[in-house]
Amino acid sequence: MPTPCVVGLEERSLESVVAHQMISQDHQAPDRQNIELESAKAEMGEVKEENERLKMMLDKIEKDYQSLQLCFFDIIKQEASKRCTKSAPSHEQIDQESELVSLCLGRSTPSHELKRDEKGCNNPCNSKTIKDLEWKYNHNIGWESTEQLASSDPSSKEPNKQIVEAGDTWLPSKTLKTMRNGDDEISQQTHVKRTRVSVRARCDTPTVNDGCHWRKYGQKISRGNPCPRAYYRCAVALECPVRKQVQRCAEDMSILIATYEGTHNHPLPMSATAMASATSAAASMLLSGSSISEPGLGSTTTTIAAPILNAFNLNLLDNSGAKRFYVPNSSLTTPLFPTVTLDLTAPPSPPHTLFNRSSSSFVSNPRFLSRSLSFSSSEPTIPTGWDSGYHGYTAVPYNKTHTGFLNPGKQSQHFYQSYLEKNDQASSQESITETLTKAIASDPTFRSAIASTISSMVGGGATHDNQGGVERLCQKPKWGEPVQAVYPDPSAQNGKACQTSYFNRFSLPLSVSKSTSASSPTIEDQMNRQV
DNA sequence: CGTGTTTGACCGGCGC
DNA sequence: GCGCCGGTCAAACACG
Repeated sequence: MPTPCVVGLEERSLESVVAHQMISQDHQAPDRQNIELESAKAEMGEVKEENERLKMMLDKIEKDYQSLQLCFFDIIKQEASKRCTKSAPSHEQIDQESELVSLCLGRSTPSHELKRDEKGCNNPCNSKTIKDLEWKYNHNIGWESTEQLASSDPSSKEPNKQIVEAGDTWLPSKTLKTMRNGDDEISQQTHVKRTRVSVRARCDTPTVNDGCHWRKYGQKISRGNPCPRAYYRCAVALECPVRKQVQRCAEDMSILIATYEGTHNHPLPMSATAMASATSAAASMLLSGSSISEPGLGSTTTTIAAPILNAFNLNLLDNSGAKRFYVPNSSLTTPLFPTVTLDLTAPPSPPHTLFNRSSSSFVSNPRFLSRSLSFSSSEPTIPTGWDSGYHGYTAVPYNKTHTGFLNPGKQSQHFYQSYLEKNDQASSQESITETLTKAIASDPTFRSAIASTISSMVGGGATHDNQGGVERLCQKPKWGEPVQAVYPDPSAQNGKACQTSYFNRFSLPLSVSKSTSASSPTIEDQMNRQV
């Protein structure tokens, strides 16, 4: 990994030294100049040392990332081994497990493929499966809600039909109808298993900029909500099946509810991967709920350690904390679709709450689990220094001695410092690490969520800078071209779109367009208030 | 002129 | 069977 910032630092320092010398030459005696030269040389030496340190840190970070990745694959292998040892699992078991495995670190891995992998070989721990997983992990840039995974019987004699119905392609209902003949069971399962991920964000703008490119295809005024619901489909790829519904919350007009459904069948813009990962993880948690729900506590509880969520700034709603009103009559909570809600509007949970429970109060229908994750927007637990890639790691020590160059801004510095302070005050790093370790070891869903998050951070951080991002924001993707750029949601009227604070949390290579930052003061205000 | 949005019509599911 | 409702389609329209 190149270290442009380090090189830049050196150049900048040299420039300043030379400039300083030129000024000095005009007014000062040769002795003085020699002294200046000496000090300049000394300074250069320091800078070089600093550069070396920075390079070493970068190397270390790289190695850490690689070892994390290796650990992740080890865990996957272990999971596969466990499955091997189970004798003659039922279809249900296979379905549930595939839901867990398919956490979909990203881009569409058609369910049937995974299931074929799993069933096709009696020995799922064979190298092909692992390699597939690794390949998918390495190439993933998207999300896959797991709705498809359990939908079809892999033993079906009509694989093509399966692909159509359980896979990525969203077919018009008419088409589906014609294809359903004689196979109602499968389609019904598909329908029932379709998972929706709903994201609530406080936002003044007409839509949420999640980094993806959407085309509006309809609008309806739904019952129980005076605000119209807008229907979008993914416009990044022609046949992408993903749909999005956007509607304001009836009870609080400042809250925008975006509901995602389906699976992207194409690479996603970098800026969309975080939301993809989050929704994927959320959907996975939802669907893997059978393994973690607690009986006797109402219909659903979630047992995911809050510190883990906090580490990624995913806070489960505490019962006493966040507001919960979930558009009761809305189809966003339709009984047919299990829905998981990511709440970006809620206040943060208490830092010491290890196991927050999401109450079942918002569960619209007991037939399905619904979970609410609060991507709390008011308390950063990850320094925004990550925004600019790796140098977030070095921002603090560097900024103490040098100002401005690598410093991404006072705001970030404040974030980082407050982050450190909070860590000091709230809980020891050790306990967090412990909890992290336990949760990672015990919850495969979380492993995947973490891995996907890391992949989106690392994958994005190195390739974007703020300026370049802004420039790319103005470019329009062309059909058929691979989408790599960050661009705002063009479907937003007047280019206004709400870049949710969630993205800042995840330190995406986030480039907020001018229109965004100018037109959506809400998020900016929130950020400022956090400082 | 190409692209995206708007909006009324249409369709299917569901409850009564 | 009927009506309601959510979701989708597609022609018309707007905009750059």
